[in-house]
Amino acid sequence: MTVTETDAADVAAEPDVCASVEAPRIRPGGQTHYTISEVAAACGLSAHTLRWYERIGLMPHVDRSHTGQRRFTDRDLEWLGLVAKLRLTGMPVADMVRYAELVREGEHTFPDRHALLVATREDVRRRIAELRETLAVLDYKIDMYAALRPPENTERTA
Amino acid sequence: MTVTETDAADVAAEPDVCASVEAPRIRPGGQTHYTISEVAAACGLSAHTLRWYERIGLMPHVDRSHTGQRRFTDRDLEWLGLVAKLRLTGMPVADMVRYAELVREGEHTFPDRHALLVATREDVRRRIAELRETLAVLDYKIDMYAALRPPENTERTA
DNA sequence: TACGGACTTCGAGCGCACTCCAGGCAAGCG
DNA sequence: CGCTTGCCTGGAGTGCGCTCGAAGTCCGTA
Repeated sequence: MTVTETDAADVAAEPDVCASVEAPRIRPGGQTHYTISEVAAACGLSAHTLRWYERIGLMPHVDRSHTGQRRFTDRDLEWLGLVAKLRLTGMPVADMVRYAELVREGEHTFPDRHALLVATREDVRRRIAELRETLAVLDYKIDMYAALRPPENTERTA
Repeated sequence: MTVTETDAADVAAEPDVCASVEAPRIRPGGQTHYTISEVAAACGLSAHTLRWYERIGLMPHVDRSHTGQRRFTDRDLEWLGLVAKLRLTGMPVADMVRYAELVREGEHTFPDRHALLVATREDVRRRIAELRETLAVLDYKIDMYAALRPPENTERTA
């Protein structure tokens, strides 16, 4: 139980899982801090959005150079990878901020985080099921239109 | 080729496919027109939203009672079923309006409609793939949190 | 005939997730 | 030294998809 809050954050950021998801380590040469524009290019978000994410508490605290410029770490990139994934599931930004708060609060929020992730997973599963239904409808309609217009297909296949 | 524009719209609305998707025929007694609040209750949209859909051209023209009140048909319900499905794939309303316009323009837009549906299907497939990736990440993280907190699981399973 | 409730139109307002702008600072270069 | 480039901040603006309100009409029941 010598785990500090920082360690807890480490665990939550999960270097390994995110490493397999979003490529960190933009600079292979041991350099592990990046400017905002490098990060923007790497993760597909605008610099504006990255600053905004920090302002609303979605970034777990980015450190600065001696002149006040943001210096993102590999861990930040990993976190952004997770955020990007969750975003495109339709998860509201407010919910992700909530998760980020739990991470900042430390190790005692593990159960809450676990519960939040489980709920999110259920959401994702539901969405996948919905999309599959929609896919079935689209397939049906596409077949119908194809069947209605065979003249275009009259170029014989051999 | 005696198909009129109305017939083309029929084809586009596809009674059969939508019948299998969204239950039409709220009133089984041969009555096939519904007030706005009946439709709202049936499809989960608000009456406001239904009027707004009509205003922006997303509804294929709803007919009215002698006093000017909307009278939705089973075909309208079927169309709304499709719209609902497409909406929750993230398809922008503007794109669905485009599709509705193609339907109104008649039979000669069959190829365009076909193409639009095919493109949409690709979109849906991509989204499903994304969601599956996200699911994998969530599974991984959930397992991690579960492994980190075995004390809670110590209630032996037998 | 009076009343409550559901409907009509048009237009304004809202919440979300960015997106952009103005004004300013710091570093690098010819 | 001046110029350019990249970053900083705070706050205003944008686009989308609804959502609501006001003011009026119509319908059914007592």
